[in-house]
Amino acid sequence: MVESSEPRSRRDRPAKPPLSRQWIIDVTIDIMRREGLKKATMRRVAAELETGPASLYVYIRNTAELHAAVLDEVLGEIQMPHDRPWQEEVEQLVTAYRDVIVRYHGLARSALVQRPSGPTLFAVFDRLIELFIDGAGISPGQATWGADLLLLVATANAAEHAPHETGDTDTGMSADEELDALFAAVRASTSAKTPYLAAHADALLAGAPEQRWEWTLRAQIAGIVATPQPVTQ
Amino acid sequence: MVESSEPRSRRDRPAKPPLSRQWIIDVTIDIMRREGLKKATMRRVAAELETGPASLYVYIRNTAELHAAVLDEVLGEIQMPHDRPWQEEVEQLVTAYRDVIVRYHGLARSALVQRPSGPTLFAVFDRLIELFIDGAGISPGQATWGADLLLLVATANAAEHAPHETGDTDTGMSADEELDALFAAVRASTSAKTPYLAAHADALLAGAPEQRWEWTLRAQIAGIVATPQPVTQ
DNA sequence: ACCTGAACACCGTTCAAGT
DNA sequence: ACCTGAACACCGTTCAAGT
Repeated sequence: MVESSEPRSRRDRPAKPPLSRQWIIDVTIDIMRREGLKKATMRRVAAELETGPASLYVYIRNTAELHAAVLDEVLGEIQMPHDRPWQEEVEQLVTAYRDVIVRYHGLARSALVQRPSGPTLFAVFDRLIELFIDGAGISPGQATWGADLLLLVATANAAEHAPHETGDTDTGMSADEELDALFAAVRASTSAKTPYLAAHADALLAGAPEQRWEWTLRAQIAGIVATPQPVTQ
Repeated sequence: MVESSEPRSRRDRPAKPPLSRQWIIDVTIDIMRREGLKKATMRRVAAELETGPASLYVYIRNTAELHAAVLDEVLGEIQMPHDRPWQEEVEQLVTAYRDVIVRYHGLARSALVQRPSGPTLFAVFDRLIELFIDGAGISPGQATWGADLLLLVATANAAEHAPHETGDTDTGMSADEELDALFAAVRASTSAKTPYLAAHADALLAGAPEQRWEWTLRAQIAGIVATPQPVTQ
């Protein structure tokens, strides 16, 4: 653990920074937190470190690797739950995972493309498998595939809910406005061509986001526990 | 002077192309098919249309909208299954959806960020709701949320399986090589810190991709059917 | 009214050259 | 040996100006 002497104004550092892998990651997270993933570019990070972009390539292979490193670092914020019934622990752990990714807008995109594989992710993964095997009493096959599926769903959900930064700030369309747009599109869809969608648009758009996430999690767990793996030949 | 017969491949169009929204979309799909989503940029599309990039903005608001339009266009390839038991139809439809997105590498990323909402997607959505309500006999709430969840999982799965084009061609790391890397990472993870993962690495990595997808689909359907919605207050 | 050349403000990555 | 200035090859988007 590093003794965190917070640089409170970030300008009170006259000497040039160490320029290590960790320092690069920290600066990247800082930019992301303040201005979004979109601004956390190689060039921007290099500028913040008062050097040229080429220097970063001594420590980081490319942008994808930088984002992956940032993701695992940030996953460290997850609080592991304890002493709860196994279902509750699974739900809390996966929700915590999702929330971290949502918090760092846009990181979800990286997570879906370049699978996170750092130590923190592995710890969460391990705990989920444990809960499934010892708590739910399902087979290692179901438990491991289930844990994987749960993290995939959490990441995808986070990607949907993250504000999409297209321009300097928003798309000019907030997540809420976009929901309204979807609402309108669903309603406008000709009843003749999509009768079920038209008839049940209310049902589709009902419920608070938390209720919906709760249901999603429960459906995942129920499905994972109830579905045996195909027989391998 | 010899009358130079133009190379017939795509140069046999002496008049300038119409330059409509549809034409832009078609050219974009063509580039994507040949060189990947990464190459299907505004500038590149404009160049292919022998005009400046500014001209595209008369018909398309921005890059995100272009990709969304392309996605819905491409979704037209989906074959709707018929006259099968409802579970089978759900599985085939969702698999077809996923396969289309996988086929256009990288499109999955757009799909997760900017929710596809074209007529084709709505048609698939409608059919899924129908199958759930009339086939499975579940509530409209479960049916609509379930259909939404299924498409989310399919999109996320496609995003994972799509080759990530980081450079001109590959990342220098194919999907297979990456799986090997993950395998190695899982194995290398200290048994002391992640004992369950270490003990069940084989189970995690077992099974052919199709078997795994099959299991994922069945787990989704089982969970959706078995999980009632929370009571709305 | 419709279209677009040219400019603005950026990117990632490489490599020859410096210390 | 380690680092980086400068270059290469691109981006998305805007807007004043042309037809």
